Amino acid sequence: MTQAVQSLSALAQGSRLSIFRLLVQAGPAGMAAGSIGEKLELPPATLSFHLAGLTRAGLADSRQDGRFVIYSANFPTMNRLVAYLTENCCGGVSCEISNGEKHETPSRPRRRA
Amino acid sequence: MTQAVQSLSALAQGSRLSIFRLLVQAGPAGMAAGSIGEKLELPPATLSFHLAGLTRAGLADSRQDGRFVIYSANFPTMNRLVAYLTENCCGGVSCEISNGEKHETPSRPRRRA
DNA sequence: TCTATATTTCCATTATTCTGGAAATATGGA
DNA sequence: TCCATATTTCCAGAATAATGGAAATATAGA
Repeated sequence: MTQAVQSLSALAQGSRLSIFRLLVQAGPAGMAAGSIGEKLELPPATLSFHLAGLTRAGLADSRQDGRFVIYSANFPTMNRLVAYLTENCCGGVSCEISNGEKHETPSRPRRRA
Repeated sequence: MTQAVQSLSALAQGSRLSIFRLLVQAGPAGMAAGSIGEKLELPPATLSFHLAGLTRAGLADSRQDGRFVIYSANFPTMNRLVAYLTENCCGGVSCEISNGEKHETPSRPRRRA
């Protein structure tokens, strides 16, 4: 659950969610920090702060490429987050239980057809 | 995206995530505030604060039942969150991207195309 | 009515996060 | 070497969030 909270915290902020979406679009090839800052119009220090947050949470990876630092989305971590939410916060069935219906025990046999 | 950030923020905290998981387990029948506080050992004021947060984010609903206030998980909101994450943060195919492409570098004036 | 229980609101304190300018660090090329 | 570009770190102020005791509010039952 600690990992889930860390991932959720990392994504629970406008700039970071935007950054992460951009990294997802970029795929494994990733994106240089400068490109991200340019696209989202974030000042360098602010950008660096948020990139560090995503990295700390394990949602982004970085590698140096010459003068650039290339960031990329960590898909396994994101996958784990979605899996956790689906399993623990959706009743394991993609939240398909409607809010209004009375649904006590899913395994209870219903009236025969 | 604003809705996504609000949902993520609401779940990005240990106590609130625990509360929400409990509500998911409880299903549409929900759970009295006191039961939640008892199970998670949260002081009344703290519990109320976090329940208000979940409610504000649209992740929990409440109804009065005698002296009790019954809280329940709002599955449609959770469903929307998971759908948003899957679509925008996983490449739409459950985080399984593996094609290598050239990374982007910052755009700057080029002498030639 | 009074009393017990359930929950929220009020409030102050503490803790954390966000922001971005300025300086520092890193790298590549001339 | 020096210079330009890329990114991070340092720093401090501002904003937001978390905590929980105490008081207030709400409801039920005697």
